[in-house]
Amino acid sequence: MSTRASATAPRGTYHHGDLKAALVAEAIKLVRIEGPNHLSLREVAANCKVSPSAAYHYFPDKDSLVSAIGDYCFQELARIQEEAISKVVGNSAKAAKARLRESGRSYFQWAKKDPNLFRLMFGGFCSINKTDEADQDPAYLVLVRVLDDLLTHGVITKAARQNAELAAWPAVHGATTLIIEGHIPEEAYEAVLDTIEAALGIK
Amino acid sequence: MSTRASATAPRGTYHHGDLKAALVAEAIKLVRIEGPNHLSLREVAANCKVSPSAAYHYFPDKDSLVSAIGDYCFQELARIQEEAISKVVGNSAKAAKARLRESGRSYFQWAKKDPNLFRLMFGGFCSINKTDEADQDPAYLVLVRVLDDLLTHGVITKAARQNAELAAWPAVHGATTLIIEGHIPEEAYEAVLDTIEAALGIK
DNA sequence: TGTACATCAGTGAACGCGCGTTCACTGATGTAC
DNA sequence: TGTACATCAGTGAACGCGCGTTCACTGATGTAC
Repeated sequence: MSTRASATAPRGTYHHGDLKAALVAEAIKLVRIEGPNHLSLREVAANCKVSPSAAYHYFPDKDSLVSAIGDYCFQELARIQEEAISKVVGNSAKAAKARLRESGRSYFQWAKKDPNLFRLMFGGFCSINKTDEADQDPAYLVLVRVLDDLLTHGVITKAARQNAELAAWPAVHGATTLIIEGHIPEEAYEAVLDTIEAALGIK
Repeated sequence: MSTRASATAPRGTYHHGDLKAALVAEAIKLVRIEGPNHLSLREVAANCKVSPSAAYHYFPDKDSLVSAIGDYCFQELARIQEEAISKVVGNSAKAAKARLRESGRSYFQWAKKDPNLFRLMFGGFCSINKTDEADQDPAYLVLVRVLDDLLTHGVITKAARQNAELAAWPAVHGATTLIIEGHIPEEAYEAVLDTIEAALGIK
């Protein structure tokens, strides 16, 4: 019996293996449940069966752990969207249009599934990496590709392609936020996607 | 000299006068500066030259103080929008169109001026009053009026009026959030307003 | 194959702090007579 | 006009808590010879 006998499920080994990843995973789990405020480094460490100070081998402070959560979430959102889009196969105009729709739906579904992670991402909790122009939000790059695809298939005009990101992302993001925070009903989401298509001149 | 000599600017009277309003005002000031997290009831009370427990004569707990801030902000946003819209006078189609634009601009300007209040309003900090269908977000009612006005002047069709709120609010809200959180540049805002007009079929 | 040693991951106790909330209280106010 | 008293706004001390962070440390690991 170790000195940490109070731990409900002792780790077994002295070294953890991949504590950094475990800390991030636990932190995500806690944010998901309790919200971006109420995240406690001590609680994260405790859930990893590790002393609070152990975290400081991997993160200089709590904020950088939060940023790590944010980074992970942005990647995960992009992954989810990729997955949703890739399910719509086909090289047709119709398929391209469906992929736009699915990219919007998957954005909302991600947020609906884990509103607290969504709040962390966009609620001013983590400062985004402005390191490089190329170092873009990966979910944004997914959108760019979907829109390029629409142009390629002649679903939208060159002129509409111009500011297409600005027709899609804000509307999708805003509708998602407003629904999640209870300002508009979930049923309204498809209608918002309609307005995006209208803005892009898709009939 | 009172027993609260440590207070930098003693209140003078034992009774405050309108402590409830003062608490809300101080709380807003603190949120504005330090963000919706980091709001402390004790600090609010201290800034009002009052003991922490005094606040409990007006608010059952901290959360209800936060909700009071939220209520105030929603009203204030509506007031700001009213003001901006009323500056565009005239009973013409052109004026009606300009009022739509101004309602969008003033929404963003409000958020830009006080991003932390905006975050409090829409970041899941205060639960909104779902007491009644009629008890709507006042800023939303401003939008409804502006859109009705567009229909009256024949700027948009009856069909476009149908889901016009869903074409405007999510886009405006999303663009505002994304700019404030650093995901898209401020310069893009006018282009977003363009896409709303496009969605509504305004040329 | 066995040993000495450098490396470094994790410990645990302590720091100082500010928090929300409670409680029995007291000072000021205003009203009834 | 003056006094007794009910009302209630604000006090201040205390509660128990969990937090982020620091520090000198020790246990485990793996590598060089």
